[in-house]
Amino acid sequence: MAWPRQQKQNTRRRILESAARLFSRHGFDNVSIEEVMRGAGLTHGSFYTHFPSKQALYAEAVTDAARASTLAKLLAAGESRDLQQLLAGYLDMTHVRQEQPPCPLAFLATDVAIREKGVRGAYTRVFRRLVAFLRRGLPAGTAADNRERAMAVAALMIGGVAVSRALDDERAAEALLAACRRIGGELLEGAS
Amino acid sequence: MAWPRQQKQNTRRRILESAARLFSRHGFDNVSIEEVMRGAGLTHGSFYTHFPSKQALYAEAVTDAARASTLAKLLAAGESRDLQQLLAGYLDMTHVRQEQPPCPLAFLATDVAIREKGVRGAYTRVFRRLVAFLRRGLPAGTAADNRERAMAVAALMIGGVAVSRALDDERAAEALLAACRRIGGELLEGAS
DNA sequence: GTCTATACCTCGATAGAC
DNA sequence: GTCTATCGAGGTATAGAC
Repeated sequence: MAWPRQQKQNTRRRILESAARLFSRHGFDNVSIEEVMRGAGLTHGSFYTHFPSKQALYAEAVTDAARASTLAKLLAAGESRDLQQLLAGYLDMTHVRQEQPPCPLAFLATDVAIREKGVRGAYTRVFRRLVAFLRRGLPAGTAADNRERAMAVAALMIGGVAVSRALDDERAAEALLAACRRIGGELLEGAS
Repeated sequence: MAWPRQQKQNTRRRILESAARLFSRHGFDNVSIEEVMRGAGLTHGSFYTHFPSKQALYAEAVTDAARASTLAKLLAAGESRDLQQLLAGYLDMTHVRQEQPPCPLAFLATDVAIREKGVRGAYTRVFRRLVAFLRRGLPAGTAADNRERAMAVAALMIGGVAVSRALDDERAAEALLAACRRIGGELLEGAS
């Protein structure tokens, strides 16, 4: 079997992992291709044999970051059961501090908004997946109501983490997360 | 009375307005000092007589953008009355499309998160003002509950606009805003 | 205070050896 | 495929004339 192919795919994966981590932490513009490649154990020269441009890498990295995030693992494992636990894990300081693999929806929201279509398309697909997952876990209700509820909880989760990260006061950041956990929890229980 | 002083203050204000608009639209890194100064009707050379660095300008521009936003005008005028109207004006496509002066909390959330302390401090102060305003307009309840409710609604507003801006599907963006308006409205009415 | 001009640097992207 | 080397563009910040 031809393993060079395997090798290249492997390298590609390492580049994507490095990019997802660095972009989430520092933003797209503050990470150079050289830094991404160094994170993957390579030099910058060979980047363009894997991706046509830095923006193209970004689009794939958003998707990849979503796949690597803790949220995604819960999404894959859990049967939409115990959304409360999902909420608690997401709206947590270990997430804000990037001590667990970060969710690109929260870490790159305003960064993605100013990019070209490809990047925003990737972001949109990830967002839809989250909403669909939340929706499946909601107690019975009208389709329209559950759809709105799922979207609002998604916005609350993303907004909570994104804002928490921007605050320069740790106490306030924790208080915000706690508030979103509680109110979000209520919304998931369906007290309409 | 010495009016050169006045003149300089006026120029300073124009620079801040230009910066707030451009940073909100394109992000801090994608706006050059030359562009900011051109927006204020000047050339880039005189920038450093007004601000010590680009980052220092950013910190003040965040505060200034908050002051200029439509939200701020409602905050100043309204006596925390009719939060529903505030919500509807904020979670609106004219805001997302920047057809009204944008709120930096939503437009710059992840952009601010990666900057130095001064910028994040300015962001934090603006956020606290929004939360305090929401809190005053809430129906009677325990202090702790109203505090959490106000913070969650703030996160929902900011998250709703920020994510809506990142989506590449206009229909989905509008649906998200509508969902946040409805659920946010419920939270403000205090159905605990 | 504002202008033009420029020093100095970083970065995205490409070329060519191995 | 990966490396080193480099081109060219664009940016922050400073210098000096007016």
